[in-house]
Parts: sequence; C-alpha cells; structure tokens
Amino acid sequence: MNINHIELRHLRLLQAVTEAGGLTAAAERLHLTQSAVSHQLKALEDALGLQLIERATRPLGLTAAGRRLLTLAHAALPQVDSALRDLAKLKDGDAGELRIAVECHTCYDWLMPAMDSYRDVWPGVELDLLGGFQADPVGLLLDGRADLVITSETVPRAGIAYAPLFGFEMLALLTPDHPLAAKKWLLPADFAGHTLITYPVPEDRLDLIRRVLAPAGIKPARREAQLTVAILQLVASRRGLAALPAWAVAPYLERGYIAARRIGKHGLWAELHVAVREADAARAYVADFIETVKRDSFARLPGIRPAIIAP
Amino acid sequence: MNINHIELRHLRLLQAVTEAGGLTAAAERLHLTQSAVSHQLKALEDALGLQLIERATRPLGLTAAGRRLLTLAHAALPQVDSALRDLAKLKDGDAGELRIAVECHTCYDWLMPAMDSYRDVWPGVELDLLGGFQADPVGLLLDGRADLVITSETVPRAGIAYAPLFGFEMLALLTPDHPLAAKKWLLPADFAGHTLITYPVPEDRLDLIRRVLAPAGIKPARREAQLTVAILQLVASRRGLAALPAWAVAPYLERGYIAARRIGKHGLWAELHVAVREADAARAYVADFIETVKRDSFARLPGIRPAIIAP
DNA sequence: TGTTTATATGAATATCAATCATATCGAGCT
DNA sequence: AGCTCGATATGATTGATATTCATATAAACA
Repeated sequence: MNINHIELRHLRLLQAVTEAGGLTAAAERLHLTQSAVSHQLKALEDALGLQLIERATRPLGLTAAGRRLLTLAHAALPQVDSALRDLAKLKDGDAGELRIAVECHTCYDWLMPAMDSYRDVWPGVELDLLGGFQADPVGLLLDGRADLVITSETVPRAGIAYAPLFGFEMLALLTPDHPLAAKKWLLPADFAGHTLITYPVPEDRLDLIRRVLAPAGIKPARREAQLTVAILQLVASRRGLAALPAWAVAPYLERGYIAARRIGKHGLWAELHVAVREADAARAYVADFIETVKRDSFARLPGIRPAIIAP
Repeated sequence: MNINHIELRHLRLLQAVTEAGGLTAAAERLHLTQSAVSHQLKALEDALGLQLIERATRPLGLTAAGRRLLTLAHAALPQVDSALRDLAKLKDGDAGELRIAVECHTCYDWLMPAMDSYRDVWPGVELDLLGGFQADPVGLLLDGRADLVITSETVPRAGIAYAPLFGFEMLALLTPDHPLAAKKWLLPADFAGHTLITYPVPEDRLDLIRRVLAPAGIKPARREAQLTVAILQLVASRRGLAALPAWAVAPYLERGYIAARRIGKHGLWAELHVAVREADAARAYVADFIETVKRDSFARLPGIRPAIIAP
C-alpha cells in the first residue's frame, strides 16, 4: 500500500481503536474481526513508515504520528458525516415524524440527550415520545401509533425491521455492607429470601427473573417502584436487591452508599434494538436517528458493547 | 456499496472529473482507464441513490448532490494532504512533537528564551508547554502525555533516560535591613519564627524544607504565592523569608530593596535534569533540545555550574 | 506458574476495483 | 436519414487486497 492510498476507512479505524481503547474492542465496534483490525493497522503503519500506536503501554497510547492522524480524523470525519446527511436530505427530503415508544424505563436517561443532538441536525423532523407502559410496543408500529420502538426483543414479524443498538450489563444493586457484597458476583441462589425491587412491569419483561432466577426455580418477593432514584433509595435503605443497567447506576456508585455486583461470573448481558416498519427503514431521517442514538450512546454510556445477536 | 463506504478515493474522483471536465480526461489524471472511472462513478451514485453529474450537458455539469460532495472534497482533501505532509516530516526525523512538563516554577524564566532559540533551528518541531502542577511529572512520560520533563529528581525508572542540565544555588531572600542580613550565611535555626514564602507546591518539593529545615526539626509557617515577583514583593514588605534560585533573584538584587544570603556555609545547591523516554533519547531533535537548553542556560544564567550528581 | 486476555501473523478465501473488449449515445456533417 | 467521431456505459474477466480462519505470541492476572 502506498501513502496516497490512505482512505477514510483508515481514519475510522484509528478513531475506533483509540475510542474503544484496544484493537479487539475496536473490531467489535466496526463489525470486523480482531485480525482484520490488526492487519489493517499494520498495513497503514507500513504504508506511512511510522508507528501509530504504542504497543507496550496499557491503556494503549498513540505516538506523535498517531496523534497527528487522529487529529485529521477528528477534523475530516464529521465533515464527511455532515455531507452525507445533506445528501440524504436531498434524496428523501428533510422532514418527517418520529413517534418513539420506549420499552425500558432507564432508556430515557440516554434517549433524551440523543434526541437533543438529533434535533440539531434534523430540525424538520417532529419527535414525539409515547408515554406509559405498552404491552406490545412493536404492535404500535403495525397499527401506526408509533414510528420507532426501542426494545430488547427481536422476534421477527412481517413488515418490521430491527437494528441493533448496543449490549449492556445488568448489575445487581445492594448496600456496600450487605453480606452478599463480599462476593465478586452473585448466583441465582443468592437472591433467594431477598426482596427484588423492580419497575412496575410484568415478570417476563425482567431479564433477571426470566433468564436467571426463573430457570433456577427461585421466586423472590417483589416490590415495585416507578423511578430509578426510588429503586436506589429502597436498596440503600435495605429493603431488598435490585438489578439495573450498568450505565444507569454508574453515577450513584461513586457516592459509595450503594454497591453493584455482577450477576453470574460473566455478568448478565442484555441488548437493545430499534424496531421500525420496513417501509420506513430506508428513510434517511429514520436511519440517521438510529445512527445518532448509537454514536451518542457509545460516547456517553459506560460499560456498553456492540450488540451481538443478529437482528 | 453502502453509503457508509464512501472513501477519499471517491472524493478524489469527483474532484478530478470536475477539474478535468470529463471522465476520459479525469481517467488520465488518475492513471486509470476511462472504464474504471465510469464504473466507480456509477457505484458511487448507486450507493448514494443520487445522480452526481449531468450526463447530457457539455461541458458536463454537477447536480446539487454533486456540488455538495465536491464541497466536501474541497474541504477534506487539503486537510488530508496537510496531515500526510506532516507525517512525512515526522518520518524523516526533522519534525516531531515536544510536550514539555516543568517541575519548577522559576524554570519558565530561562525556558522560554531557550525555546525561542530552539524554534529557529527546528521549525518543524511542535513545542508545547504543559501547564499546572504535576504530582508525578516523570509519570507523564510513561503514559505518553508528555515527551520531556524538566525535574530535579533522577530516580531511575525503567524506560526513562535522564540528562543533567546544571546545578544552581538557592539563596535566601530578605530585606537589606533585616536582622539576619548581618550574617554572611543563614543557618536552619535562623528560619525559626519567620514565615516562609513559597510557590504553591507540597513541602517535599521545596529543597529548603526537605534538605535543610525538616532535618533540623524546624517547621516555619508558610505563605504561598504564584509568581516570582509576588514572592519578592512579599519579602520586600517584610512578610517573611523566601528561597529562590540565584539566577531568578539576580535582576532584583541590583535595585537594592532586597538582599540575598547563602543557606549554610557552602550554600544550598540543587540540580535540574531532563527526563525523556529512552526511546526518544536518541532522536536528533530531542538531543538537540537538551543541548540548546544547556548552552543557553550557561550563557544566560548567573551562578550556575555543571551538574555533579550522575544522572 | 498456570490461566486468561489481547495482539500478531501466515495461508486461504471472499470481495471489490480495474481492465479489456465492446456496446451505446449524442453531436456534427453531408 | 444515414454516417462518423469522440465520449460514456457496461458485461465478463482479471487482478488486487481486505477479511477471515486458525494459529502463534505476548502481556496481564491471580
């Protein structure tokens, strides 16, 4: 490869590697194998005749050359994205309506800021957030009461297209002085005899119960709370255990009056997807909403990873 | 091809086509066949779902989409070229980056002029001064946030190389009519009962305290000031004593409203060293920076001597 | 010192870009 | 109209190279 054959792909690669903090993590983000990333990075370094990243240090650092190229990436890639958005607007028009239904309570945390940055770019699109609990949110798409649903399910349905957002870890919450806090991770049996504090949704919508406790035959008592802070409050005052997404609890962990533990050795991971009508999937303002949410989430939320399950 | 697979190649193509005024001419410029240009343009248009050039007209014109993409090309390609030029310089070794962290406040006095003369010789090297107090400046080297540190310590660390700059004398400052001014040199006990005016750094970074007062069990009250002139001001108005490098006070001694005395019979001597990553030590522009600073200092600073302690 | 996790690498494969050969198109001409 | 010429388009093939797979190697952890 020649120095003049630098491509946007290489800039995207370098950006992903530095943002993800490693080749393997970057590979996931780019939907490539680790090998591809390694090869491509090496090809780039060979072409330039310069090292771009310090292999020895951890967390992996950039060389002067790497920093220069990253500066270019930061300058050029947003320009490209902006141009592509303009082209998309030329193609499909720049106005529309997005009525959004959200299945998970904690999603509002990141959805609101994502919507804000989306509004900056697509001022002509009317955003509406549907409130209240929905038994069958994807059904709302089919009978035209919503245009976009954020859900953890991906059951195939005629006329519905799914796009993956990200995977996240559910953490068990307890007080720092709780007997279970001594363990590095919790097992299903650990939940027996404790009250489980949850949002007011049916059991089959709670990953902890559906995927961990129910299979182990454990049915803890439940207590419901509407708001995230209320759940945290109840846990802190020792009324029981809870399980929330890692990103939602991160800000509270620092204070130290609450602690989080993995659920199972490798953690309990869940995923979020976007569902839209197939007819809408190709619309520029819809596709870009999904992109915006994804980009925003990866930049903002700690401890998330690309979704694994194919949509 | 997907819309996200836009590459610089496509921007270069569009630019060539518009500048050359046709596909055939553009092909020549790009050292491609006319067929390749046609294929690539079509692939690009298909990916975007938009026409980019008006085929019918002659001389061939751009569509709105084409103009938007050409705008992007005009913005992005020069940035890329500029980055590539910088990288080429980095490669040849006549360019680089020196992010400099300085441990001692007074060092700025001589560092600035030294940097000025260095810049004349190495215009391709980007000089950056890291601001703020650093708890572990040499650590900045290891995690890649600095490239060169000016420090008084030389604790050996893996991957770090030290080079001596010079030794200098710390002088105690007082008013000419101060009772202690009668002495030729001051002893630790002389500081008892006086306020010590210092830069805002921890005690163990102050040679006077660490090497003279603390061993003698003397803990004077401290008062902090940010700037050298502020310290002198406070001394002159009899708020306490201070200790500064000889070179830093020399210009003020002449005025006569402040006096300086040795600390101990033979004076309190300290040394300054440069720390760099071993990997960087051999680079010409790094080695020459150290040489320049040294030469400049010996030429400019009164009362300094070569460093004695082996690095 | 084993065990896990991250990165590197050679060979095989898959993907995509460039070429060759040829078709199509449009403008100017008689 | 029919013809010609220069430019662009297109299908099939070749060539290049990005990606993967299967490992090896290296670093971190306990």
